[in-house]
Amino acid sequence: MRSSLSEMGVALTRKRVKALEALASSDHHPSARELHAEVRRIYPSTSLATIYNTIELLKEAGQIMELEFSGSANRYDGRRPDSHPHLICLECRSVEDMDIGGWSEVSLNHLSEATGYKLVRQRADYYGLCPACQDEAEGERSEALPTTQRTSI
Amino acid sequence: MRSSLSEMGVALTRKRVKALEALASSDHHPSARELHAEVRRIYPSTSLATIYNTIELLKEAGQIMELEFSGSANRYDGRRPDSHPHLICLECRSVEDMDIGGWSEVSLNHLSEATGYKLVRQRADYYGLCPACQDEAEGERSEALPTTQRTSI
DNA sequence: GGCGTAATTAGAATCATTCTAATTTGCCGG
DNA sequence: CCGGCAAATTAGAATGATTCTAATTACGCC
Repeated sequence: MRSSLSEMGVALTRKRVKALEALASSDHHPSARELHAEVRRIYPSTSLATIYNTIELLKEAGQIMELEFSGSANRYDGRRPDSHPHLICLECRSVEDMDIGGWSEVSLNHLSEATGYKLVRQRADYYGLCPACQDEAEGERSEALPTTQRTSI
Repeated sequence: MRSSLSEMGVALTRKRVKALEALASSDHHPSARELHAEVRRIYPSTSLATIYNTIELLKEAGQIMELEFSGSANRYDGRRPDSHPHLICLECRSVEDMDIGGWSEVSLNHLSEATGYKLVRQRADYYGLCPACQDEAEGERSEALPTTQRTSI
């Protein structure tokens, strides 16, 4: 990440470096707000705008993958910037990498030919309940039968 | 769509019906704002809240697919509520269905087993330039060599 | 024809993200 | 060291989609 930012001619300031570290060290797919909180622990004067600015630079450099959500904050994957599928829990909003073969660039090239689009990125997400939230739902059900459906997001 | 809303016990008011028609008749994956404009052509007093309300009901009924975007409005597919991949142009924001085999429920079930999640929905999107926007880029390039990169969204 | 519930409305509230204009920082040549 | 310049950063305002709220309206049923 650092080298690609350097190559773009942007300065590697302390706050930016800290943001990169936060991105690279989390397997949790943090949001901008979470990154902000993390950087603030060391540099309390950091503004959210700096976080978004850094994210923007990293996106341009192709160093992070942005997972867009309309109802909640976007999440960022700084460990594997390539297109790969994610598991998203509808209950607790956790985001996990899904490791599975065959998600290669081959299909992008193949599909570009087949569709006439010049494809550059793909997104594949699977939505459901993570194991922990399934357990919780189980527990609740035996405690007291709920009469209303839980709203899904 | 109508029958599933009826079965939910909600009234099929004229405005709702018009919204359903707009959804079902467009292959363009309209946004809430576009649906609003469409319904307003017939019932000018319609409020945006009614559109969102109808969309919410249809989502609950599993009759439409919502395509979330964080930077711009969500788009809705009322013709094929099942999970299927889309082609999304980064330039003109067009959204097209991609018809390709093998996007069955089989993989959802299979992946549920493999991951421990209880998967209910999948999303697969391919981002790039649609043929029309490629042509435009081509034209611009020959008119005057651009020195700046086009910003991608 | 009147009642009660559901639908609708306009506008306010929310929240993530982007923009703006002003300030600060870091650096480089003198 | 010192100015000066460009880039980085800041706080807060602006934006825009979506959701909420409280009040009004319409509908179906007796």
